[in-house]
Amino acid sequence: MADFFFQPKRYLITSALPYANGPLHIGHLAGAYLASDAYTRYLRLMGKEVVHVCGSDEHGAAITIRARKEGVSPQEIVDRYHALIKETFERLGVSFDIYHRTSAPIHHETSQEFFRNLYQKGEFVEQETMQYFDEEAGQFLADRYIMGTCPTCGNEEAYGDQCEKCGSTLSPEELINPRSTLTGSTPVLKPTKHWFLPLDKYAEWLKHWINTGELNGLQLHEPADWKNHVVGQCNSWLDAGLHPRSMTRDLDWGVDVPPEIPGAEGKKLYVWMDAPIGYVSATKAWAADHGKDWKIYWQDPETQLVHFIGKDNIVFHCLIFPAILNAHGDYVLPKNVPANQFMNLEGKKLSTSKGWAVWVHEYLDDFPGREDVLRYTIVKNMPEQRDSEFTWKSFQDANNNELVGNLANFINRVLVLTHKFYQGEVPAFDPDEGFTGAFDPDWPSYHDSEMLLMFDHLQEVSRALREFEFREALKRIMELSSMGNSILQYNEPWKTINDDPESVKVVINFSLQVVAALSVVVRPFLPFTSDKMRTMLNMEPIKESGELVRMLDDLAEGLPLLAAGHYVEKPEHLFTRIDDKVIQEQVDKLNQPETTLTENEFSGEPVKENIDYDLFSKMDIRTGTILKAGYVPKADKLLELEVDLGFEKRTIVSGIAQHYKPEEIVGKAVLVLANLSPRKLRGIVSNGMILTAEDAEGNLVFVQPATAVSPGSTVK
RNA sequence: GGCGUGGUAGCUCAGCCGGUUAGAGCGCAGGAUUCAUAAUCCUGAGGUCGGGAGUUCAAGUCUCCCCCACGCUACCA
Repeated sequence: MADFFFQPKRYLITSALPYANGPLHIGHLAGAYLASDAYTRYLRLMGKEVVHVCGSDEHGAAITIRARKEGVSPQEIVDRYHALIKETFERLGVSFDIYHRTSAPIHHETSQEFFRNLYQKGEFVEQETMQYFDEEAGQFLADRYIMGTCPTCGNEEAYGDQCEKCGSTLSPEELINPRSTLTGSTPVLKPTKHWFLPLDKYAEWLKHWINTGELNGLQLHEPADWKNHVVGQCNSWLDAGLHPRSMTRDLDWGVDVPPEIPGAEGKKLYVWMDAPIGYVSATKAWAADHGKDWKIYWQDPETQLVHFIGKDNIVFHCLIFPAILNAHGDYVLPKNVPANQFMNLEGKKLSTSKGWAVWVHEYLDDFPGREDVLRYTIVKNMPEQRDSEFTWKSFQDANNNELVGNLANFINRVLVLTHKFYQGEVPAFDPDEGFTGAFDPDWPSYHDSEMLLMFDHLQEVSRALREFEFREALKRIMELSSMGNSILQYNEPWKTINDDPESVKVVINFSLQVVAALSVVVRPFLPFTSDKMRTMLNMEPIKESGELVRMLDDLAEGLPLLAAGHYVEKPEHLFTRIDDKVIQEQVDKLNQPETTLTENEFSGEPVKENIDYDLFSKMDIRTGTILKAGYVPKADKLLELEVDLGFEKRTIVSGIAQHYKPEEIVGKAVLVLANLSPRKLRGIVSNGMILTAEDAEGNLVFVQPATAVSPGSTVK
């Protein structure tokens, strides 16, 4: 491990690009950004050369669909959220060297260069298919942008991928009288080409590289250093067999396929091709601003590349992006991808669409000056190996018991005593004077031996940070503070100051050394606190340029961190208690999600186009009673039902298995779309459809008649 | 359903290649203390290590089966 760490000449750290269609919530911080920030700050404190890049991911279908819904341009959407996200990171003290965006011209150029390179090398597999083209709009139409008459049921509003009425899965060419939803014109079939990355061809070296760290005979990383769930997830994909994946889409928002390539017209890069390349373009933009050569960060084997991501991105960062980088040929591969798992909130999954989240920008508004409290709580509960949980109660406890009671209190005690006894000057002491140390209170200790023990402890903090064990590092930092409290307690300088003033000098001097060490080592996690501590200690602010490695060197040589006679300021409270009322307000706020949303956030599903009564009258909806219910084998979401419609009994397969148990729905009244064309689901012919409504939590519930009606009654 | 990861004290988690009476923090109980933001320090209670079977002189740690959570994936008209 150590070998791999100390060899590289420089580090390139990337954090997952946030998707610019919503604000940041605490899950994002827990998944990637506080880990990457802590790691980057740590590397800087160790005097390493490091660049940390991030930026907004501004392409992809979700953004166009949202823009369409709100009636604004995609650019407006991404501008809004890019600005909000960037500002939120700054306010929280996440220290990217650059926060870029994928709509920037340099990103489009960079992505195109990648595509062009792979194209010219013949890496892509080209596949031509016939697709509908809107001549008025001048573009190929995604399946969803085509409507027409369903060949199965005659529904005139069927989409190119499926008919919402009868449920048939369609391809656009099957539609009768197809029309473009963009212009209403009749589209024509034209040949279109897409370029596939043949992942199947790369599977062998990817598997070898992931599991051994070797590529082309070179040892690139140590697989044992990768997290289990990361390697496991990769092998899961590899064992299932990789398939060629299209790197292009027929869309109107995104990076153009390089125009000189035949058939490029109207084609955009697949968002998962362009997004990781965003790391490269961000690095270029940073290098241009700082007079550096971006290439050494991506193309020199002595650069160590680390991707910080959440577990949902593992396959892209460990398989697809490395495949792209390797196919290009000039690029280094990631040394590690320390993906975190997910953080839940008060027992439930975070969800942007359900509004179940703590929005970071709102936190910063509600808790001014408490940036580090959120940082602390999230790192303390970081989902490093498994999913974890954020609760407001644990947030309050961490603040009141650990930050106030342990850390802030220790520092305050030491500085207060220094002023009380020595007018704020670090006391000189007799090195032969003993006192009670924290590590073994039964034996007298000495200043130099306690300093060495502290040195060992700090090295453990350093090791933990180096190995991405952020919770462990934070815990050990707090232990240091706790040991400081113990020493004060054991020696009781406020008592002994009169009859044994010499021992008090040692105790206070050592305690001040601990505070000085804390001001450095706390930095990766609590940067704002670090600044405040340095001010109180009357020390140079931390610039994150080798302070930690120098401090460790000094300690190894037996040098003090604060010289005798150095004046320290009078203390101020680093953290203050948070009362129940404030916490209760946040809990209440969670339970009224509408107040936490920005105005355009959730318009819900928009009302569909008007239809005639005629069309409605074609639907035959009947009341029914469920007679039998059972699970469908090999399907998690399906229940097979037998429903009494009065005139007959039907078999209906319904996707409600995660909302209802078979035994609890027998005998229930339901509404059934009775003339929906039969369709096979998992080998069972489903003859109709059960009508359900979705509640605020996303659960499906039956729609029923208000009072009992005999089965088979029509619904109008 | 397939694959992956995890399931250890009330809560959050450590426990590496199997080896003495299974650990920490928080919470709880009792005690000490007052320099400090009713903060601190000490002591204690509390666990059949998801369940079952097996390998072994010895298993939380290895093997098999099952259960649960989460992720990816299939199925959701």
